[in-house]
Amino acid sequence: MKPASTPGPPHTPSPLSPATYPIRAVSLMVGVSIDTLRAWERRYNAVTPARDGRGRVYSDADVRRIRLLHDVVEKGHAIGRVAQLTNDELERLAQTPAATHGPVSTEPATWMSGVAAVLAAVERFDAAAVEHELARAAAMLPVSALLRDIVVPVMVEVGERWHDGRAQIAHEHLLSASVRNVLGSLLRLHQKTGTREMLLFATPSGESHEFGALGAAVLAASGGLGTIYLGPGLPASEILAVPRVVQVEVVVLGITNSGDVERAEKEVAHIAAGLPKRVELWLGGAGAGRVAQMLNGRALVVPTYDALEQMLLRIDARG
Amino acid sequence: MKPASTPGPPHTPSPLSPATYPIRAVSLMVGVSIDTLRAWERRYNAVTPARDGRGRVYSDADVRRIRLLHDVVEKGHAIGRVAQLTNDELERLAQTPAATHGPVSTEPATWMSGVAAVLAAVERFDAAAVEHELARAAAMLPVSALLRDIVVPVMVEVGERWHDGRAQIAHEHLLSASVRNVLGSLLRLHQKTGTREMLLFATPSGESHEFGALGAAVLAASGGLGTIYLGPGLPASEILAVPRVVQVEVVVLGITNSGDVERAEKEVAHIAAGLPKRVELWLGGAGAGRVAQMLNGRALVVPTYDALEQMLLRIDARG
DNA sequence: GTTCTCTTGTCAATCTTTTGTCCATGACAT
DNA sequence: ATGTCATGGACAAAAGATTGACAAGAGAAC
Repeated sequence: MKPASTPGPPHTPSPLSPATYPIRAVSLMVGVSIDTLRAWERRYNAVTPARDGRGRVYSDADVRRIRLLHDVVEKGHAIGRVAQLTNDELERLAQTPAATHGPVSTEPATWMSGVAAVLAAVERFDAAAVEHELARAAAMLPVSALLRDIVVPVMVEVGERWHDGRAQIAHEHLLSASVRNVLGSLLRLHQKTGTREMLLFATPSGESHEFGALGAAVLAASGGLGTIYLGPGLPASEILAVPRVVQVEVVVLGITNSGDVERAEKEVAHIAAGLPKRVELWLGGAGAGRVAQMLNGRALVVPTYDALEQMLLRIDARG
Repeated sequence: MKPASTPGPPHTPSPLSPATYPIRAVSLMVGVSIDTLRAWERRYNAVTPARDGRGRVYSDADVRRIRLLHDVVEKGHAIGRVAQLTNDELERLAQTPAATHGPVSTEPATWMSGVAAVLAAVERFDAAAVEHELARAAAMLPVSALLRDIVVPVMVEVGERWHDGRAQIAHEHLLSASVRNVLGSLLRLHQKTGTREMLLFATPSGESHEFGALGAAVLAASGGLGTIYLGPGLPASEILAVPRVVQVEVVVLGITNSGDVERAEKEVAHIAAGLPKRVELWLGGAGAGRVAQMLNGRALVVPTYDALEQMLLRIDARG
């Protein structure tokens, strides 16, 4: 027989045989182009792989070092400066948090594929694919998970990419349009007619991001609550007009830190003042805390979609 | 059935079924051209298949080794460098993770929790939770990972528990129903209309387990291929009727070792005989090897979902 | 800020070796 | 006859190495 699958008798099963890789394999593994690998070696002697007649032969240690170099370079260090450092020093640099990798990066591996699919579609401006991927996720996930695990991460990521210059405004617009479409149809899908507990969702004038409120409306609707979604940029007077006609339990406003912040603050204050006492006022979004503090306890802050879900349960139980 | 991750032969290979394949079948199964197979043998002695009067005769072990070589070459290794390595060494090279930009995305911890969650839900007969967990996993993972890492392990585990007396038939039925629901909606979700390459999926009469074929159909559909899923227990005549009406590239059948085995064998033989030559016949599942041997090379064996993915890529590229 | 310089990833030209594919021919079986 | 397979030769594409050059970016100097 051959060395196929037979338990080779006394032959070295190579528990310690150092695996080797040609340059192409290293490039694929680490994500550094072949040209760059050669340039790093030629110009800086960053790595010195062995040679065997056929070409470069990288050891596991070499690959490890290249991975380190790659990480460090990605964090902004110049290759010319770090090429001669020892592995330990590189390790240290690699572990140092360079940018704001704070909130999302702890557990992104879980839903990576769903998010990654949307991101890839956005990147190549494939609107149909973006909506398709979102719809796919929407069909499989409960609304809260859709918002928390897909929509929010994707929008945060695209926002960051735009901030870094890795994405254009067009990317963000494409994504926004798709998200609005999907959430809009979800809202229509869940919309109930004759319910008692009505919640009103909107974003005040001066505020440019409607997704927080829209997502919240979808979440409420999917929970069987009656929802009125008024969209973005509504003047305070308009918002105040609604509870005079319909029985409204809660007014939910989305507040970020972008747009015309002062205008938005004034609008919210106006709403808070004019709203009947028995109507609750909830604020969500990045700017909610700031504004709520201003209002002296008149408003509740909704920090996350999970929290919103809890609060909605309370309203639902009340009915 | 857990051949997905266990290359070792602790199962059923030795006593009865050292299946053999002509070079053409190997080429189609693995995705390496006939010329290349011969070149690998001639120039590097990468594999040494047996010979009979007609030509090369590849064993299952040979096919496994060729698969390994193919994987490794695709990862950037030169065939001339790896042709002489032992299977164990090839295995190691093949398993080195590819380019991982962020944190590793398919960490066991990720989907282990998914498996555990489904199992827990099954155990307490919580059908809604079972489907919910499966749907969650389906939204988070690519289809291949869903099948390989969630669906198959869960079904295997429940099957074993039933075998041990730790679970009842009801548990298995509950799980089966849920899996069928989820896979069914996934299939509908991915279903395409006007594609050229059509694949037909079914399980023959006498065969009781439809999940292999259903999962395969979902995998194909998720890859953008046109699929026709006919469900379980279809008589040969019915299956043969379809290619007369629609342009079908491949007929994929799921074959286990349970149910009315002899009946199933006869049905498959009937199908193999009546199928036009240009339509490929693929067999998957625990009984695929046994039946394929009977058919003398007319059918290709699909040992794992990963292999299926490779073979589907070939069909996709052909279009 | 603006401009200048250096850095650095990528590409091009060229050569050698490796490797996939094609071809011509012959054997064998249906 | 027709189709499949084996064999060995031949060829072209791919891949590796080396050297040189260029353009966009980063840093430094003004």
